Amino acid sequence: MPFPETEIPGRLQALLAQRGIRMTDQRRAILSVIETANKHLDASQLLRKAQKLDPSVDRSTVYRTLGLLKRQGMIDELDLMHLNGEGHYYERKLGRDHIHMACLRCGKITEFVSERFESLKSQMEQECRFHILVARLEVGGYCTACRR
Amino acid sequence: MPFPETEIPGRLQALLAQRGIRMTDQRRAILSVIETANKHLDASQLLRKAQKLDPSVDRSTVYRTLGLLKRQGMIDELDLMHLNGEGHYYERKLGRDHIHMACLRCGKITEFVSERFESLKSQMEQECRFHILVARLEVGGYCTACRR
DNA sequence: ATCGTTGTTGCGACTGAGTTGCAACACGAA
DNA sequence: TTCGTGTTGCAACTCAGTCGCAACAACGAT
Repeated sequence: MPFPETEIPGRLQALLAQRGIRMTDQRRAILSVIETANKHLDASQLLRKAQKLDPSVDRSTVYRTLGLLKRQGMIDELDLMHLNGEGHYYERKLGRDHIHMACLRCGKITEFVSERFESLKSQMEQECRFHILVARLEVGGYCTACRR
Repeated sequence: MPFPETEIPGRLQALLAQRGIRMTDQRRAILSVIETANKHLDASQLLRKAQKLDPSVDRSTVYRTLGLLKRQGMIDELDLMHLNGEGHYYERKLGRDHIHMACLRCGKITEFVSERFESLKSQMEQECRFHILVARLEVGGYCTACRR
């Protein structure tokens, strides 16, 4: 189960409107790519796909929009254990946090949801009196198929 | 729960020797900086400190040595929520994994060790039949002093 | 429908992290 | 001391991400 909740198309756009954030053709293209993506995309993949919807989209607009969505807490930024270079990957933030497990041999990414993760986060909030806004747990190792 | 697990100076060097890895003055300088660091260092801070011990140390040697130590599982690479740019931070891997909590307002980094984290990792290994080599949990939010 | 304010964009130049090819060098086993 | 092989400094490079700026466009007010 890659994504725990089904995305309603146009949801990001509605959320931004609701917060009084201006909408443009370029943003619409980028949001639509993020909402319909079936895998984790990096900034350059996002740019290429968005340009198919609106050729005027520029690289800097992609970065600026990603920054906006991060600040709004609407997307999560991932490293995926730097399996392919130093860049970041992005995904729509939906429902509860999930863990990313990256196979260091075949590169497969597995997502995992656990009650224990939620429990760990509560413990941190209580014992450290820390207010959590983002929690990113990434794991590297060998998947079932790749371990010897 | 907590483990002092104090570092023995020269331990990294001994471990590398034990694995038949060649030692050089530059590596000695870099290892010594890592072992005596009292906070998380990034590559350029590491370079500056290493050059005080051996002025011949070059930037690329720092990166190559960090790569070596990562492959040997002797250090962990951290993002610390990208509080200061896109670079990475490094720390000696000791005892059990710990969580890094970064305050998005004051930048303070808090480390946290939890049995629940260990339990979560076991669950992933069992339920996903995944062999974990590295687990990185980073959290961003507001610390006690900064939350309103 | 038009206007004006103000936020957004494309462009191009820039920064900063990390990598690489190569010739010189030095570790450490024999 | 010798020698093979791994390591280094250097310089040039790649790649992700940022920024200043002038032109532009969203959208509420008129």
